[in-house]
Amino acid sequence: MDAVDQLIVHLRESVPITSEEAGSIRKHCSVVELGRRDVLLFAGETSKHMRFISKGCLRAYYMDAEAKEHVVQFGIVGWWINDLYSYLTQTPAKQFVQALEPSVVVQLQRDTLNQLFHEITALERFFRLKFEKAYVAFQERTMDAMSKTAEQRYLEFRFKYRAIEQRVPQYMVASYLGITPEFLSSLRKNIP
Amino acid sequence: MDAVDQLIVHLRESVPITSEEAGSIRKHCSVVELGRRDVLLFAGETSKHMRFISKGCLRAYYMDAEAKEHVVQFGIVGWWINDLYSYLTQTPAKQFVQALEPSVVVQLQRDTLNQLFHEITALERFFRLKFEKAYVAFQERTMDAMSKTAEQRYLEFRFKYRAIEQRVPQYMVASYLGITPEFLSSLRKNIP
DNA sequence: GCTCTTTCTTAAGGTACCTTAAGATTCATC
DNA sequence: GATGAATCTTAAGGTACCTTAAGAAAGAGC
Repeated sequence: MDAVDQLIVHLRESVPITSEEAGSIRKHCSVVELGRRDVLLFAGETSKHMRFISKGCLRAYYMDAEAKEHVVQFGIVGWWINDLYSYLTQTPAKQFVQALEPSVVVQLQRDTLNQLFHEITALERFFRLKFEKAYVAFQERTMDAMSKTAEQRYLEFRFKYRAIEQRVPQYMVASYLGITPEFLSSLRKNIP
Repeated sequence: MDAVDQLIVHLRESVPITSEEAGSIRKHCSVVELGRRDVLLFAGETSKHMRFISKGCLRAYYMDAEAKEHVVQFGIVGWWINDLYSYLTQTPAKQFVQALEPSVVVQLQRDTLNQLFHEITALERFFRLKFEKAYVAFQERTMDAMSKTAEQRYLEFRFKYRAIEQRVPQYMVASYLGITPEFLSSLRKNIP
């Protein structure tokens, strides 16, 4: 099964797609292979694609005014990754999208995707559902960041994203959680 | 212009709606009037409606394990307000939705809305776009909560939501920003 | 398997923000 | 316009998390 097949299977987990429609989608996909630490989207560029991960592991991160990196999102096979703000508003990205290991990404160009929404209603439904879930997940994360301690957030991260915790450096996990690597290290010492 | 007309106008700002479609939407709307401090959705209930504010001011908030309130969202005329997690997953709400002043809300029932999506493609598009924007706004808020100081966040809140800051109690603004009212008070002292 | 780089840990001193508690002010309702 | 309730301020002491710096461990590339 190639990368695009994986995407079609992924879509079909949420919405029905006929094989004709699948063919039409397939035509508009491009596949990108990335090496460890390769950057797929640079801050300053405008994001022109939706990006589906078919192999590997990537992160989206931004640099703040003091040149510190903040991880916004990790992604592994079956996830989407992007600077959505840039993609949706067509303004320069604030985030970088970078492969953390050799990876394969399927890209759907924005204009063609918006056209496909008119042809394939199910596809538009897929993205509505996707954004609903993404919104809800982010809301939970924001609330957690405000009302829970770093230790609680770390434990929940470990529970929820065990697969990810095991393949990315700890200082990136710390960054995702909004704490320093030193503090994460000291938290870990006090946890079974 | 009545409350439902306002909703139709609001939809038409993003997507085209024929007058037939408008009639069909109108049929499925219900209008709720609320007094100051009335609660529209209680934590524990399952949210069955999308809710559009046509007058007044509301907030969504939850109570954490220590019975502290955390404001998730404010809303004024032209905004939507809900516990979206509950609405989307049909599980008991963690949030309360409460009027902060006498308010009018238009409600669209979930099942009928999902049926309308099949009849009126533009309506589904409207909600895809809405969730995209909501997602992006929440992402920004999460990032801000992690990389900015309370003072920066307060200044940005004041700039972005001046209309809201002026009509809700300061302790709710503090809660929204993730700080105590006492600390907000001391921040304000040091700001022009 | 060696070497250089990346990542992780430890520890001491510092700061942003919290907690508690009391008094001052504004607001809703009669 | 009086009165009680809601909201805001002030201040002192406390804590979660940060900064800096250095050494230890693990990993990548040859």
